[in-house]
Amino acid sequence: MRHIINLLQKISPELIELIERRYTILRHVSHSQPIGRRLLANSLKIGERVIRSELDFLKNQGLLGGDSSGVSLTGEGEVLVRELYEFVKYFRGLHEIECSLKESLGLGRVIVVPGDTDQDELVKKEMGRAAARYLQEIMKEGHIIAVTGGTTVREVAEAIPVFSSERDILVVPARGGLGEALEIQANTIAAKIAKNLGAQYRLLHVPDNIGEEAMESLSRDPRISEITTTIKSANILLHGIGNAKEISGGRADTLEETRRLVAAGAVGEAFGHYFSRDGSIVKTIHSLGIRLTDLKTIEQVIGVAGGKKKADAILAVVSNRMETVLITDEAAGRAILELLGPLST
Amino acid sequence: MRHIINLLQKISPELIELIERRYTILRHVSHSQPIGRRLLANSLKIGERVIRSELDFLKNQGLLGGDSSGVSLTGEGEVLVRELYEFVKYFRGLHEIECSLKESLGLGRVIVVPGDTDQDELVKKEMGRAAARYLQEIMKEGHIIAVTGGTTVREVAEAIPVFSSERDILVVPARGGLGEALEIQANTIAAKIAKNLGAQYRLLHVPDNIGEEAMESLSRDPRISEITTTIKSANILLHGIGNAKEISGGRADTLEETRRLVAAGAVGEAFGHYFSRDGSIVKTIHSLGIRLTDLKTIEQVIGVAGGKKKADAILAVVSNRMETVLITDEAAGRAILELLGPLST
DNA sequence: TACCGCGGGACAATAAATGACCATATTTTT
DNA sequence: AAAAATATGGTCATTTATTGTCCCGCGGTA
Repeated sequence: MRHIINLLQKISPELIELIERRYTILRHVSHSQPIGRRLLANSLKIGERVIRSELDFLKNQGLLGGDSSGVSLTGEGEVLVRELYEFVKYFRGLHEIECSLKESLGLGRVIVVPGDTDQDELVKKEMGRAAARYLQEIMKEGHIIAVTGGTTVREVAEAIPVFSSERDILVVPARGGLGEALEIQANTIAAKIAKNLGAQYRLLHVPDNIGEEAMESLSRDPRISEITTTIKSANILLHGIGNAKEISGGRADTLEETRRLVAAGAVGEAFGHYFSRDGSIVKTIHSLGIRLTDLKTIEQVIGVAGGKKKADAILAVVSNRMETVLITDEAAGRAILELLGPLST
Repeated sequence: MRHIINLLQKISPELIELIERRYTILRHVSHSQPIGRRLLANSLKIGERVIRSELDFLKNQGLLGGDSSGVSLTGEGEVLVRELYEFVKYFRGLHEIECSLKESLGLGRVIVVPGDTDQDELVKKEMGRAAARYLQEIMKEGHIIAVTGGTTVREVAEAIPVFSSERDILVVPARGGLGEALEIQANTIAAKIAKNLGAQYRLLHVPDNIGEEAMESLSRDPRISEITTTIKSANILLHGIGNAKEISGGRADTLEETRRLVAAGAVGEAFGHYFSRDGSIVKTIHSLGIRLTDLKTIEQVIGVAGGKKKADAILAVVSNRMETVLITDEAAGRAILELLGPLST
């Protein structure tokens, strides 16, 4: 594979630009279909006329079908996008990034999608797809899946194709936490995932950052203790990774709290734990659900996060090496390697 | 492989044209180096200016190097041409042709080079290369290689790279025959091959089409009988295939003879035997050396011939299924399949 | 209804590819 | 040693392809 690509690159470098351009278009269409050429041109920052010619071409090739509301992928186009993805991975050197990251972070697997989440929101969707695909790959009947909140994990939830019949799978939130907006709460996302998956779900209605005594009394509640036990016995943990600087929840008190944490060296956050750059824990938010020590018993820990800004956060969280899988984007991947560079060279 | 090509063809069909064009240029250069752009443009029938841009490009890519006497392949270019060859095979469907031919003719292997020997003399050189490469692949120490005459086999001889040290290999002419021009006589070619190979050679100075009694007496000569015995114990036979209509040797009597043979149904000739379309023998030229019945004991019989005109001749000769390998060109390959078509469908 | 985004047509401006020379150096042939 | 053939590089008008822009009418949706 690598070999063939090098060959092509040598004999006709202009080709790879062309393929990449067309791939970008196809991919964008696949995310926003149906869509028109103007909107496409704007978000891709390519001349409208260029898009137009390409669209005509892709239609001729039978990859795109157009109706009055815009162009969409045909079945053939859908297949092609998926297949082309592997190809583009090589062009962009994503494959190399994946390997380097896997190697230097000691992970079981790393998936890197092209682009930068900070610059193009579609990249987040792409990560979501990759994570969803991976999740479905490893998922088995009887599994319990614990998920956290966050916009990235939400994309994962939305990327899971609807499964019509039922499955013996249980989706639960990884931790309590009701502070955030409803749409990105762990509970909401767990329900969403369960719904698409055709699985069951249980929710945990517990606020985070509660006091020691409150936690104690809550955990004595039989219904709550039952669900927390279930959570702790999860087979798969799917979690996002937050940048410590940007976690505030909007409230003034947590903003102040965040500042203190950052001053204490926190750079990354995941499932209620703040990590410093070297991977050690700066603070654990008081709540119920999964704690760092529980990770050992979980078969698959999947971390999903992207964007250059989150590079150090990802590095901090993943340095604990409890993750088996990291799904990120090109920008973050490169940034992490750069952070790692001076050490590993 | 097939899969990747389809992918590329779908996403950017213009690519294959481009690659093919560049490949053609590289290949031509590799045959005629050093060569200038004008000559190149003429023989390739491409605009001079176009050649020029492509040449500039290929130089930039480090595939071509130019001095004042013209452009030549660099080491990298040479490697690339070879690798690209496999690629182009797929583009042109040569791979399919090879498989179909192999299947319908029941051969051990078929190698098809792109182009038409009748239209572009370089194609013959290309066949020569392919045959030379194959020959070197299967050749072992201690082998005896028997070769026939003809322009095509001469190209094979010339395509064999010079081997500096010596090898325990013996090259002999497959049959007697001094009628033809010196350069394409079996003896000359055997010597040439041996020289390039770093092998020994023995010659057989016997005219063809001799009378029964003359043959008898010649074969009683100890020196001649020794070499004929050697020839009959050859491990590899490399032979050309002639079109019955075009074999005349220039002399009036053989011309007349040829006419008679064609009238009798002969379409193809190989190592002194005339074959009719269904593969049966019309006539065997009286001479010493390999006869059809000897082929059974020869491990590898390699037939080399190309050009649309020879399609029926090749089919006739190869129909005996004594060949293990056929090396031909695209035009002949397609023509043969067409001849075969009505039968095999 | 008014609006937004859709495809498609049209066209000028711009960029790229091509064809057709010439000048001159070098190699090869005579 | 001269002559012929071939080589590269430069130039430039011409043709062809690409691109930017604007306009039009259509069909959903707010």
